[in-house]
Amino acid sequence: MARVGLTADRLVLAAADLADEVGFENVTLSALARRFGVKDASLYSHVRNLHELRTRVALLAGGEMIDRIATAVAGRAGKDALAAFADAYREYALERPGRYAATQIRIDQTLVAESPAFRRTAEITYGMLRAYGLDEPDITDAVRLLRSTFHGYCALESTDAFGAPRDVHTSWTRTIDALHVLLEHWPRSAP
Amino acid sequence: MARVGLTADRLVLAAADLADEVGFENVTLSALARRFGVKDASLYSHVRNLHELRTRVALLAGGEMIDRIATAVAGRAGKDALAAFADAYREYALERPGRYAATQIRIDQTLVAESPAFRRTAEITYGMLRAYGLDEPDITDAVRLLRSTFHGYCALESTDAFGAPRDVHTSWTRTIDALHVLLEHWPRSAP
DNA sequence: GCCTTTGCCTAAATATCCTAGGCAACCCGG
DNA sequence: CCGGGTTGCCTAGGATATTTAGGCAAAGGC
Repeated sequence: MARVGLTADRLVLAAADLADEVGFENVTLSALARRFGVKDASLYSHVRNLHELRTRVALLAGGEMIDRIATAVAGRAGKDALAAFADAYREYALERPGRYAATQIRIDQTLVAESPAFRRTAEITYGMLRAYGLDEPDITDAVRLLRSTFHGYCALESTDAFGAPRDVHTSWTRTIDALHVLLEHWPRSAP
Repeated sequence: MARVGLTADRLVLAAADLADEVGFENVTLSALARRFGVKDASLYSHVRNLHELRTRVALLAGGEMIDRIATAVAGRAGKDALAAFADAYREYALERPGRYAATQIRIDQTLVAESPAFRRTAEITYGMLRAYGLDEPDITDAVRLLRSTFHGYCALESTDAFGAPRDVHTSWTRTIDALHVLLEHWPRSAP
């Protein structure tokens, strides 16, 4: 019985690739085992269950995504930074649909808090908005708006939810322009 | 063998209720059959398969949602209309999480195009933005931004993705304020 | 009251998740 | 180099879910 050399990390990576190919919700332990040429049960030595596998894919994707975003934003500020952030975000979502879908699942908040990727995301986003002159609590509200818009746009675009003939990339560029204007005119909360 | 009186519509309604209780992804034909006290196979006379059931739940939810929004927006304009739209949207999403999750699945575009609910949604949204003085192609871009933000916010909120201690409802109100400002300062595309 | 329709059934094939227990390949100390 | 522990992958098997095929009986129209 030759050993294939499974490890948890290889499984998670393969699961992420599989997700990009067939959709995150179609990632099954059976399909993953098939891909490695082993039996389903063999995977349970490396991963507790399907839920843990999905969670780990989500954390992997979150890390990859913030790496790309950090690289894109590095050395920029203002609208440049905003556009770089947004484009890196959207490109990852469109390029790796299965991984991106993974980032949308509900994850145990303690796991999220422990994840360096999520802390880094927060730092980068807050830093970007501080450059727009925002402070608490406005900054948190603005972060939530940006996240919502980016996430919503990519989720809708990747499920073909935009019906109108207008080019989707153009709308995205205009959306970033609009968000930039918005951040400059942000209505401050009453002191 | 007493008949329970199943129909496709009753199944879809029950599936939607089930989704709100246990989550959309946990809606199974078995669970639905159990709820009616019949065997799984009996459902196949009314619904082709699980996929069709899910699609019909999505269309049901889309219709219910736009009804609420239409009622809320009726007779309002400007920021009033925007806030009414947004609040109706979010309240539906939070009140009926399973149904709302259903609206996020990928649906055959021909089905969507045929659905009166989606046409009505488009009419209401475009009407609301025309009141802000927007025209094509800006209006389509703005519609996409609004949809994205509403959808993204509710999707993130309903999966507990907002970690910061800041109150989620307050952020929502501020987000609407910000979007109102944005629509008033919308950067027109070059003619 | 018959007869068509159809609602719900049983039976069975396939797929997935997961547990329990076993053997053999690997890795290391002697 | 070899004996022993670790562990990678196995078989076997239970539980649940999707789906098809074919059958009986209840409802409803004539």
